[in-house]
Amino acid sequence: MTMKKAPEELRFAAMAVDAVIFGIVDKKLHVLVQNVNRPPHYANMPGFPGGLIEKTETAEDAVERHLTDKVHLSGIHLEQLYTFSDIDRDRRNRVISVGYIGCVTPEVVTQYSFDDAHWLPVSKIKKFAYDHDEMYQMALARLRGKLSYTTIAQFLLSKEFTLTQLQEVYEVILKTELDKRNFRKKILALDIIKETGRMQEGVKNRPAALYAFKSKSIKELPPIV
Amino acid sequence: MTMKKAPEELRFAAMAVDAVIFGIVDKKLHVLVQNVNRPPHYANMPGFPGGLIEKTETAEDAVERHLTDKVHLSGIHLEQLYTFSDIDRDRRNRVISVGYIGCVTPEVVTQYSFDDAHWLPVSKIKKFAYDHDEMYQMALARLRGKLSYTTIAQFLLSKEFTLTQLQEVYEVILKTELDKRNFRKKILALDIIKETGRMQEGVKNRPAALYAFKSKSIKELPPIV
DNA sequence: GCAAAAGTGTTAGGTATACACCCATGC
DNA sequence: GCATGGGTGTATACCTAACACTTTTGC
Repeated sequence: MTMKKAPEELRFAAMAVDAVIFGIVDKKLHVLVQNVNRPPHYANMPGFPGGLIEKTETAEDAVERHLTDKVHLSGIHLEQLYTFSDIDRDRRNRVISVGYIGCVTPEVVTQYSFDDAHWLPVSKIKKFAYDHDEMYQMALARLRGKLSYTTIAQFLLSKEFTLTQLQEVYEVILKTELDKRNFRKKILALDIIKETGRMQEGVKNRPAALYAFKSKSIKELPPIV
Repeated sequence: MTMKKAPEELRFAAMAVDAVIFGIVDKKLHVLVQNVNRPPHYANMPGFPGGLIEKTETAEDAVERHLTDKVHLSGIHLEQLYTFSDIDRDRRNRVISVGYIGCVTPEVVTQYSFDDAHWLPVSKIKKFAYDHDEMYQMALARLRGKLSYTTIAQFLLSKEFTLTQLQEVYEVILKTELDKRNFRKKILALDIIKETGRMQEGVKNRPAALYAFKSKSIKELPPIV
Protein backbone atom coordinates (compact mmCIF):
# COMPACT_ATOMS: atom_id res chain seq x y z
CA MET A 1 0.00 0.00 0.00
CA THR A 2 1.57 3.26 -1.11
CA MET A 3 -0.05 5.71 1.25
CA LYS A 4 1.17 9.26 1.09
CA LYS A 5 1.07 11.60 4.02
CA ALA A 6 -2.41 12.98 3.73
CA PRO A 7 -2.22 16.41 2.16
CA GLU A 8 -4.57 19.11 3.31
CA GLU A 9 -6.85 18.74 0.30
CA LEU A 10 -7.61 15.14 1.18
CA ARG A 11 -8.79 16.01 4.63
CA PHE A 12 -11.98 17.36 3.16
CA ALA A 13 -14.61 15.43 4.97
CA ALA A 14 -15.94 15.90 8.44
CA MET A 15 -16.25 12.61 10.31
CA ALA A 16 -19.30 12.12 12.43
CA VAL A 17 -21.15 9.51 14.40
CA ASP A 18 -24.89 8.91 14.76
CA ALA A 19 -26.69 6.54 17.09
CA VAL A 20 -29.97 4.70 16.64
CA ILE A 21 -30.99 3.95 20.21
CA PHE A 22 -33.73 1.39 20.78
CA GLY A 23 -35.87 0.89 23.84
CA ILE A 24 -39.02 -1.07 24.54
CA VAL A 25 -41.83 0.09 26.75
CA ASP A 26 -45.45 -0.97 26.87
CA LYS A 27 -44.83 -3.66 24.22
CA LYS A 28 -43.74 -1.03 21.73
CA LEU A 29 -40.35 -0.46 20.18
CA HIS A 30 -39.09 3.13 20.40
CA VAL A 31 -36.13 5.04 19.01
CA LEU A 32 -34.58 8.16 20.47
CA VAL A 33 -34.79 11.16 18.17
CA GLN A 34 -33.96 14.82 18.35
CA ASN A 35 -35.57 17.58 16.40
CA VAL A 36 -33.49 18.75 13.45
CA ASN A 37 -34.21 22.24 12.20
CA ARG A 38 -31.77 23.18 9.48
CA PRO A 39 -33.75 24.80 6.71
CA PRO A 40 -33.97 24.71 3.82
CA HIS A 41 -33.02 21.04 3.59
CA TYR A 42 -34.04 19.71 6.96
CA ALA A 43 -36.81 21.70 8.59
CA ASN A 44 -38.30 20.34 11.81
CA MET A 45 -37.71 16.68 11.21
CA PRO A 46 -36.59 13.98 13.59
CA GLY A 47 -32.98 12.77 13.36
CA PHE A 48 -30.75 10.54 15.40
CA PRO A 49 -28.39 12.05 17.98
CA GLY A 50 -24.77 12.33 16.96
CA GLY A 51 -22.03 14.77 16.10
CA LEU A 52 -18.51 15.20 14.88
CA ILE A 53 -15.51 13.10 15.81
CA GLU A 54 -12.67 15.09 17.33
CA LYS A 55 -8.98 14.80 16.84
CA THR A 56 -8.31 13.07 20.13
CA GLU A 57 -11.00 10.43 20.11
CA THR A 58 -12.11 7.28 18.35
CA ALA A 59 -15.54 6.91 16.80
CA GLU A 60 -16.62 4.97 19.90
CA ASP A 61 -15.39 7.79 22.14
CA ALA A 62 -17.25 10.31 20.02
CA VAL A 63 -20.59 8.54 20.11
CA GLU A 64 -20.35 8.15 23.87
CA ARG A 65 -19.44 11.82 24.30
CA HIS A 66 -22.26 13.11 22.12
CA LEU A 67 -24.83 10.90 23.77
CA THR A 68 -23.72 12.10 27.19
CA ASP A 69 -23.56 15.77 26.24
CA LYS A 70 -26.56 16.03 23.97
CA VAL A 71 -29.12 13.60 25.29
CA HIS A 72 -27.74 12.72 28.75
CA LEU A 73 -27.38 9.01 28.11
CA SER A 74 -24.27 7.18 29.21
CA GLY A 75 -23.15 3.66 29.88
CA ILE A 76 -25.56 2.12 27.42
CA HIS A 77 -24.90 -0.81 25.10
CA LEU A 78 -23.52 0.40 21.77
CA GLU A 79 -22.25 -1.38 18.72
CA GLN A 80 -21.09 -0.18 15.35
CA LEU A 81 -23.65 -0.51 12.57
CA TYR A 82 -22.31 0.80 9.25
CA THR A 83 -20.46 3.75 7.79
CA PHE A 84 -22.47 6.04 5.57
CA SER A 85 -20.45 7.91 2.98
CA ASP A 86 -22.80 9.05 0.25
CA ILE A 87 -21.64 12.39 -1.09
CA ASP A 88 -24.96 14.11 -0.47
CA ARG A 89 -26.06 12.31 2.66
CA ASP A 90 -25.93 15.64 4.48
CA ARG A 91 -26.92 18.16 1.86
CA ARG A 92 -25.11 20.99 3.63
CA ASN A 93 -21.57 19.56 3.82
CA ARG A 94 -19.70 16.42 3.01
CA VAL A 95 -19.94 14.39 6.20
CA ILE A 96 -19.05 10.73 6.51
CA SER A 97 -20.80 9.18 9.47
CA VAL A 98 -20.21 6.02 11.44
CA GLY A 99 -23.60 4.76 12.55
CA TYR A 100 -24.13 2.97 15.85
CA ILE A 101 -26.92 0.94 17.37
CA GLY A 102 -27.73 1.34 21.04
CA CYS A 103 -30.08 -0.38 23.46
CA VAL A 104 -31.56 0.91 26.71
CA THR A 105 -33.74 -0.57 29.42
CA PRO A 106 -37.43 0.27 29.78
CA GLU A 107 -36.71 2.51 32.80
CA VAL A 108 -34.53 4.74 30.66
CA VAL A 109 -37.33 5.17 28.13
CA THR A 110 -39.94 5.79 30.79
CA GLN A 111 -37.98 8.16 32.98
CA TYR A 112 -36.31 10.01 30.16
CA SER A 113 -36.86 13.68 29.65
CA PHE A 114 -34.39 15.95 27.99
CA ASP A 115 -34.90 19.06 25.89
CA ASP A 116 -35.61 18.38 22.26
CA ALA A 117 -34.97 14.63 22.48
CA HIS A 118 -37.78 12.14 22.84
CA TRP A 119 -38.70 8.50 22.34
CA LEU A 120 -40.59 7.92 19.13
CA PRO A 121 -42.62 4.70 18.80
CA VAL A 122 -41.46 3.09 15.57
CA SER A 123 -45.06 2.78 14.40
CA LYS A 124 -45.15 6.59 14.21
CA ILE A 125 -42.02 7.02 12.15
CA LYS A 126 -42.51 9.16 9.06
CA LYS A 127 -39.47 10.83 7.57
CA PHE A 128 -36.08 11.40 9.14
CA ALA A 129 -33.53 14.09 8.32
CA TYR A 130 -30.32 13.39 6.36
CA ASP A 131 -29.99 9.73 5.34
CA HIS A 132 -31.45 8.60 8.64
CA ASP A 133 -34.26 6.67 6.96
CA GLU A 134 -31.72 4.31 5.48
CA MET A 135 -29.82 4.28 8.77
CA TYR A 136 -32.97 3.32 10.66
CA GLN A 137 -33.79 0.49 8.25
CA MET A 138 -30.31 -0.94 8.60
CA ALA A 139 -30.37 -0.57 12.36
CA LEU A 140 -33.67 -2.40 12.68
CA ALA A 141 -32.53 -5.18 10.35
CA ARG A 142 -29.35 -5.57 12.36
CA LEU A 143 -31.22 -5.60 15.66
CA ARG A 144 -33.54 -8.30 14.33
CA GLY A 145 -30.64 -10.38 13.17
CA LYS A 146 -28.69 -10.05 16.38
CA LEU A 147 -31.70 -10.82 18.52
CA SER A 148 -31.87 -14.30 17.06
CA TYR A 149 -28.29 -15.36 17.59
CA THR A 150 -26.96 -13.22 20.46
CA THR A 151 -27.99 -12.16 23.95
CA ILE A 152 -28.56 -8.54 22.85
CA ALA A 153 -32.06 -8.74 24.38
CA GLN A 154 -30.45 -8.32 27.79
CA PHE A 155 -29.77 -4.64 27.09
CA LEU A 156 -33.43 -3.98 26.37
CA LEU A 157 -34.54 -5.33 29.75
CA SER A 158 -34.07 -4.30 33.37
CA LYS A 159 -31.42 -6.22 35.28
CA GLU A 160 -34.18 -8.47 36.59
CA PHE A 161 -37.05 -9.44 34.36
CA THR A 162 -39.79 -12.01 33.95
CA LEU A 163 -39.80 -14.65 31.25
CA THR A 164 -42.85 -13.00 29.74
CA GLN A 165 -40.97 -9.72 29.45
CA LEU A 166 -38.09 -11.48 27.74
CA GLN A 167 -40.49 -13.15 25.36
CA GLU A 168 -42.09 -9.79 24.58
CA VAL A 169 -38.72 -8.39 23.49
CA TYR A 170 -38.62 -11.06 20.81
CA GLU A 171 -42.25 -10.66 19.85
CA VAL A 172 -42.11 -6.89 19.55
CA ILE A 173 -38.92 -6.74 17.51
CA LEU A 174 -39.54 -9.76 15.31
CA LYS A 175 -43.26 -9.00 14.98
CA THR A 176 -44.26 -12.57 15.70
CA GLU A 177 -46.18 -14.35 18.41
CA LEU A 178 -44.29 -17.07 20.21
CA ASP A 179 -45.58 -20.04 22.17
CA LYS A 180 -45.01 -19.45 25.88
CA ARG A 181 -44.08 -23.02 26.77
CA ASN A 182 -41.78 -23.55 23.84
CA PHE A 183 -40.07 -20.20 24.36
CA ARG A 184 -39.35 -20.98 28.00
CA LYS A 185 -37.99 -24.41 27.20
CA LYS A 186 -35.64 -23.02 24.59
CA ILE A 187 -34.38 -20.07 26.64
CA LEU A 188 -33.83 -22.11 29.79
CA ALA A 189 -32.02 -24.82 27.82
CA LEU A 190 -29.51 -22.21 26.59
CA ASP A 191 -28.26 -21.70 30.13
CA ILE A 192 -27.86 -17.94 29.71
CA ILE A 193 -30.28 -16.75 32.39
CA LYS A 194 -30.75 -17.66 36.06
CA GLU A 195 -33.53 -17.29 38.59
CA THR A 196 -32.80 -14.54 41.08
CA GLY A 197 -35.07 -16.04 43.74
CA ARG A 198 -37.02 -12.79 43.84
CA MET A 199 -40.55 -12.28 42.61
CA GLN A 200 -42.38 -9.49 40.85
CA GLU A 201 -44.03 -7.03 43.25
CA GLY A 202 -46.97 -4.72 42.95
CA VAL A 203 -48.80 -6.59 40.25
CA LYS A 204 -52.47 -7.40 40.55
CA ASN A 205 -52.08 -10.99 39.39
CA ARG A 206 -49.89 -13.91 40.30
CA PRO A 207 -46.35 -12.52 40.64
CA ALA A 208 -43.80 -13.89 38.19
CA ALA A 209 -40.33 -15.17 39.05
CA LEU A 210 -37.55 -12.73 38.26
CA TYR A 211 -34.59 -13.82 36.16
CA ALA A 212 -31.24 -12.24 35.27
CA PHE A 213 -28.71 -12.89 32.53
CA LYS A 214 -25.73 -14.86 33.80
CA SER A 215 -23.24 -12.72 31.89
CA LYS A 216 -23.21 -8.96 31.51
CA SER A 217 -21.67 -9.16 28.06
CA ILE A 218 -23.25 -10.11 24.78
CA LYS A 219 -22.78 -13.75 23.75
CA GLU A 220 -23.29 -15.69 20.55
CA LEU A 221 -25.92 -18.41 20.59
CA PRO A 222 -27.47 -21.03 18.39
CA PRO A 223 -30.51 -19.40 16.75
CA ILE A 224 -33.35 -18.79 19.22
CA VAL A 225 -36.22 -17.92 16.94
CA MET B 1 -28.66 17.26 16.51
CA THR B 2 -26.86 20.59 16.62
CA MET B 3 -24.25 20.10 13.94
CA LYS B 4 -22.13 23.11 13.12
CA LYS B 5 -20.57 23.64 9.72
CA ALA B 6 -17.38 21.68 10.09
CA PRO B 7 -14.58 24.12 10.82
CA GLU B 8 -11.13 23.50 9.40
CA GLU B 9 -9.80 22.15 12.66
CA LEU B 10 -12.33 19.33 12.69
CA ARG B 11 -11.32 18.09 9.29
CA PHE B 12 -8.21 16.57 10.77
CA ALA B 13 -8.46 12.97 9.78
CA ALA B 14 -7.73 11.35 6.48
CA MET B 15 -10.40 8.87 5.46
CA ALA B 16 -9.26 5.66 3.91
CA VAL B 17 -10.49 2.26 2.81
CA ASP B 18 -8.83 -1.14 3.06
CA ALA B 19 -9.93 -4.43 1.58
CA VAL B 20 -9.45 -7.96 2.83
CA ILE B 21 -9.87 -10.04 -0.33
CA PHE B 22 -10.38 -13.76 0.05
CA GLY B 23 -9.87 -16.47 -2.53
CA ILE B 24 -9.70 -20.24 -2.36
CA VAL B 25 -7.40 -22.35 -4.43
CA ASP B 26 -6.12 -25.86 -3.85
CA LYS B 27 -8.35 -26.24 -0.76
CA LYS B 28 -6.57 -23.35 0.93
CA LEU B 29 -7.93 -19.95 1.87
CA HIS B 30 -5.80 -17.03 0.69
CA VAL B 31 -5.84 -13.26 1.24
CA LEU B 32 -4.42 -10.65 -1.10
CA VAL B 33 -1.60 -8.62 0.47
CA GLN B 34 0.82 -5.99 -0.67
CA ASN B 35 4.20 -5.30 0.77
CA VAL B 36 4.27 -2.32 3.12
CA ASN B 37 7.63 -0.66 3.60
CA ARG B 38 7.28 2.42 5.72
CA PRO B 39 10.10 2.35 8.25
CA PRO B 40 10.48 2.82 11.09
CA HIS B 41 7.00 1.59 12.05
CA TYR B 42 6.10 -0.73 9.23
CA ALA B 43 9.14 -2.22 7.51
CA ASN B 44 8.56 -4.91 4.91
CA MET B 45 5.35 -6.33 6.25
CA PRO B 46 2.25 -7.46 4.45
CA GLY B 47 -0.80 -5.19 4.50
CA PHE B 48 -4.15 -5.09 2.78
CA PRO B 49 -4.62 -2.97 -0.33
CA GLY B 50 -6.40 0.34 0.13
CA GLY B 51 -5.94 4.08 0.09
CA LEU B 52 -7.53 7.42 0.73
CA ILE B 53 -11.10 8.45 -0.04
CA GLU B 54 -11.34 11.47 -2.30
CA LYS B 55 -13.69 14.39 -2.22
CA THR B 56 -15.85 13.21 -5.07
CA GLU B 57 -16.38 9.59 -4.13
CA THR B 58 -18.04 7.39 -1.57
CA ALA B 59 -16.15 4.79 0.43
CA GLU B 60 -17.45 2.13 -1.97
CA ASP B 61 -16.17 4.14 -4.94
CA ALA B 62 -12.80 4.53 -3.26
CA VAL B 63 -12.28 0.88 -2.53
CA GLU B 64 -13.17 -0.03 -6.11
CA ARG B 65 -10.82 2.61 -7.48
CA HIS B 66 -7.87 1.58 -5.32
CA LEU B 67 -8.34 -2.09 -6.11
CA THR B 68 -8.41 -1.33 -9.81
CA ASP B 69 -5.45 1.06 -9.76
CA LYS B 70 -3.22 -0.70 -7.27
CA VAL B 71 -3.83 -4.39 -7.67
CA HIS B 72 -5.74 -4.54 -10.98
CA LEU B 73 -8.85 -6.15 -9.56
CA SER B 74 -12.27 -4.94 -10.56
CA GLY B 75 -15.84 -6.13 -10.53
CA ILE B 76 -15.37 -8.35 -7.51
CA HIS B 77 -17.83 -8.90 -4.69
CA LEU B 78 -17.27 -6.34 -1.91
CA GLU B 79 -19.09 -5.63 1.31
CA GLN B 80 -18.41 -3.25 4.15
CA LEU B 81 -16.83 -4.83 7.21
CA TYR B 82 -16.18 -2.27 9.93
CA THR B 83 -14.72 1.18 10.44
CA PHE B 84 -11.44 1.36 12.31
CA SER B 85 -10.82 4.60 14.11
CA ASP B 86 -8.20 3.96 16.78
CA ILE B 87 -6.05 7.05 17.16
CA ASP B 88 -2.81 5.18 16.58
CA ARG B 89 -3.97 2.59 14.08
CA ASP B 90 -1.60 4.13 11.56
CA ARG B 91 1.32 5.32 13.62
CA ARG B 92 2.31 7.94 11.06
CA ASN B 93 -0.93 9.92 10.77
CA ARG B 94 -4.45 9.89 12.03
CA VAL B 95 -6.31 7.83 9.46
CA ILE B 96 -9.81 6.45 9.90
CA SER B 97 -10.37 3.50 7.62
CA VAL B 98 -13.49 1.79 6.37
CA GLY B 99 -12.63 -1.89 6.00
CA TYR B 100 -14.16 -4.05 3.28
CA ILE B 101 -14.33 -7.78 2.62
CA GLY B 102 -13.95 -9.05 -0.92
CA CYS B 103 -14.25 -12.45 -2.57
CA VAL B 104 -12.74 -13.67 -5.82
CA THR B 105 -12.96 -16.86 -7.84
CA PRO B 106 -10.16 -19.45 -7.93
CA GLU B 107 -9.12 -18.33 -11.45
CA VAL B 108 -8.38 -14.86 -10.16
CA VAL B 109 -6.12 -16.27 -7.47
CA THR B 110 -4.37 -18.64 -9.86
CA GLN B 111 -3.88 -16.25 -12.76
CA TYR B 112 -3.05 -13.25 -10.66
CA SER B 113 0.27 -11.52 -10.94
CA PHE B 114 0.83 -7.90 -10.17
CA ASP B 115 3.85 -6.12 -8.79
CA ASP B 116 4.16 -6.24 -5.05
CA ALA B 117 0.78 -7.86 -4.47
CA HIS B 118 0.38 -11.56 -3.91
CA TRP B 119 -1.95 -14.18 -2.49
CA LEU B 120 -0.93 -15.28 0.97
CA PRO B 121 -2.29 -18.60 2.28
CA VAL B 122 -3.89 -17.81 5.63
CA SER B 123 -1.89 -20.60 7.26
CA LYS B 124 1.26 -18.53 6.59
CA ILE B 125 0.00 -15.30 8.10
CA LYS B 126 2.36 -13.81 10.65
CA LYS B 127 2.11 -10.11 11.33
CA PHE B 128 0.40 -7.45 9.28
CA ALA B 129 1.18 -3.73 9.13
CA TYR B 130 -1.04 -1.10 10.80
CA ASP B 131 -4.05 -2.61 12.58
CA HIS B 132 -4.50 -5.17 9.84
CA ASP B 133 -4.20 -8.09 12.24
CA GLU B 134 -7.41 -7.01 13.90
CA MET B 135 -8.93 -6.27 10.51
CA TYR B 136 -8.08 -9.75 9.28
CA GLN B 137 -9.58 -11.42 12.34
CA MET B 138 -12.81 -9.50 11.93
CA ALA B 139 -12.92 -10.22 8.22
CA LEU B 140 -12.50 -13.94 8.74
CA ALA B 141 -15.12 -14.03 11.48
CA ARG B 142 -17.53 -12.15 9.24
CA LEU B 143 -16.85 -14.44 6.29
CA ARG B 144 -17.51 -17.48 8.47
CA GLY B 145 -20.74 -16.03 9.74
CA LYS B 146 -22.01 -15.02 6.31
CA LEU B 147 -21.09 -18.36 4.79
CA SER B 148 -23.65 -20.07 7.01
CA TYR B 149 -26.65 -17.90 6.31
CA THR B 150 -26.04 -16.33 2.89
CA THR B 151 -24.99 -17.38 -0.60
CA ILE B 152 -21.63 -15.58 -0.30
CA ALA B 153 -19.91 -18.85 -1.30
CA GLN B 154 -20.91 -18.14 -4.90
CA PHE B 155 -18.28 -15.39 -5.13
CA LEU B 156 -15.51 -17.80 -4.15
CA LEU B 157 -16.35 -20.22 -6.97
CA SER B 158 -16.21 -20.11 -10.76
CA LYS B 159 -19.52 -19.50 -12.49
CA GLU B 160 -19.86 -23.27 -12.91
CA PHE B 161 -18.70 -25.59 -10.18
CA THR B 162 -19.12 -29.09 -8.84
CA LEU B 163 -20.93 -29.91 -5.63
CA THR B 164 -17.64 -31.10 -4.19
CA GLN B 165 -16.06 -27.72 -4.89
CA LEU B 166 -18.97 -25.98 -3.19
CA GLN B 167 -18.63 -28.27 -0.21
CA GLU B 168 -14.91 -27.52 -0.03
CA VAL B 169 -15.63 -23.80 0.29
CA TYR B 170 -17.52 -24.56 3.47
CA GLU B 171 -14.96 -27.02 4.75
CA VAL B 172 -11.97 -24.75 4.16
CA ILE B 173 -13.48 -21.65 5.71
CA LEU B 174 -15.29 -23.31 8.59
CA LYS B 175 -12.47 -25.77 9.19
CA THR B 176 -14.82 -28.74 9.45
CA GLU B 177 -15.44 -31.87 7.47
CA LEU B 178 -18.95 -32.29 6.13
CA ASP B 179 -20.81 -35.40 5.09
CA LYS B 180 -21.13 -35.49 1.30
CA ARG B 181 -24.63 -36.93 1.15
CA ASN B 182 -26.07 -34.67 3.81
CA PHE B 183 -24.44 -31.58 2.32
CA ARG B 184 -25.89 -32.30 -1.12
CA LYS B 185 -29.35 -32.92 0.25
CA LYS B 186 -29.31 -29.65 2.19
CA ILE B 187 -27.92 -27.48 -0.62
CA LEU B 188 -30.24 -28.91 -3.26
CA ALA B 189 -33.25 -28.49 -0.99
CA LEU B 190 -32.47 -24.76 -0.69
CA ASP B 191 -33.21 -24.30 -4.38
CA ILE B 192 -30.37 -21.81 -4.87
CA ILE B 193 -28.31 -23.72 -7.45
CA LYS B 194 -29.19 -25.46 -10.70
CA GLU B 195 -27.54 -28.08 -12.88
CA THR B 196 -26.06 -26.57 -16.01
CA GLY B 197 -26.23 -29.85 -17.94
CA ARG B 198 -22.49 -29.64 -18.55
CA MET B 199 -19.87 -31.90 -17.03
CA GLN B 200 -16.38 -31.43 -15.73
CA GLU B 201 -13.71 -31.97 -18.42
CA GLY B 202 -10.07 -33.02 -18.31
CA VAL B 203 -10.20 -34.83 -14.99
CA LYS B 204 -8.73 -38.28 -14.63
CA ASN B 205 -11.69 -39.67 -12.71
CA ARG B 206 -15.43 -39.73 -13.17
CA PRO B 207 -16.45 -36.22 -14.28
CA ALA B 208 -18.79 -34.35 -11.97
CA ALA B 209 -21.92 -32.48 -12.97
CA LEU B 210 -21.50 -28.71 -13.12
CA TYR B 211 -23.86 -26.44 -11.20
CA ALA B 212 -24.44 -22.69 -11.13
CA PHE B 213 -26.15 -20.36 -8.65
CA LYS B 214 -29.61 -19.36 -9.79
CA SER B 215 -29.13 -15.73 -8.73
CA LYS B 216 -26.09 -13.54 -9.23
CA SER B 217 -26.74 -11.62 -6.05
CA ILE B 218 -26.19 -12.65 -2.45
CA LYS B 219 -29.28 -14.03 -0.67
CA GLU B 220 -30.16 -14.77 2.92
CA LEU B 221 -30.82 -18.38 3.82
CA PRO B 222 -31.77 -20.56 6.72
CA PRO B 223 -28.49 -21.71 8.31
CA ILE B 224 -26.64 -24.23 6.14
CA VAL B 225 -23.99 -25.51 8.49
C1' DG C 1 -7.93 -53.50 -13.95
C1' DC C 2 -6.90 -50.08 -10.89
C1' DA C 3 -6.86 -45.54 -8.93
C1' DA C 4 -9.70 -41.58 -8.03
C1' DA C 5 -13.54 -39.05 -7.22
C1' DA C 6 -18.83 -39.04 -8.27
C1' DG C 7 -23.05 -40.23 -6.97
C1' DT C 8 -26.79 -42.17 -4.23
C1' DG C 9 -30.96 -43.89 0.59
C1' DT C 10 -32.17 -45.36 4.87
C1' DT C 11 -32.53 -45.38 9.75
C1' DA C 12 -32.42 -43.62 14.35
C1' DG C 13 -32.25 -39.99 17.47
C1' DG C 14 -33.18 -35.50 18.60
C1' DT C 15 -35.44 -31.15 18.00
C1' DA C 16 -39.35 -28.19 17.03
C1' DT C 17 -44.15 -27.57 17.14
C1' DA C 18 -48.79 -27.65 18.51
C1' DC C 19 -51.73 -27.58 22.12
C1' DA C 20 -54.99 -26.62 27.32
C1' DC C 21 -55.47 -26.42 31.95
C1' DC C 22 -54.55 -25.25 36.85
C1' DC C 23 -52.32 -21.71 40.02
C1' DA C 24 -51.45 -17.52 42.74
C1' DT C 25 -52.52 -12.99 43.55
C1' DG C 26 -55.24 -8.40 44.03
C1' DC C 27 -59.40 -6.43 44.16
C1' DG D 1 -65.20 -15.17 43.46
C1' DC D 2 -63.47 -13.31 39.51
C1' DA D 3 -60.17 -11.32 36.51
C1' DT D 4 -55.38 -11.43 35.27
C1' DG D 5 -51.32 -13.23 33.91
C1' DG D 6 -47.99 -17.26 35.69
C1' DG D 7 -46.62 -21.61 35.17
C1' DT D 8 -46.36 -26.43 33.42
C1' DG D 9 -46.13 -31.64 29.96
C1' DT D 10 -46.95 -34.55 26.16
C1' DA D 11 -47.46 -36.39 21.55
C1' DT D 12 -46.30 -35.82 16.78
C1' DA D 13 -43.99 -34.34 12.82
C1' DC D 14 -39.95 -32.98 11.07
C1' DC D 15 -35.22 -32.49 10.56
C1' DT D 16 -30.42 -33.88 11.36
C1' DA D 17 -26.75 -37.03 11.59
C1' DA D 18 -24.57 -41.22 10.85
C1' DC D 19 -23.25 -44.44 7.70
C1' DA D 20 -21.02 -47.72 2.76
C1' DC D 21 -21.21 -49.17 -1.61
C1' DT D 22 -21.59 -48.80 -6.76
C1' DT D 23 -20.42 -45.95 -10.93
C1' DT D 24 -17.71 -43.59 -14.30
C1' DT D 25 -13.69 -42.06 -16.13
C1' DG D 26 -8.38 -41.87 -17.42
C1' DC D 27 -4.41 -44.20 -17.54
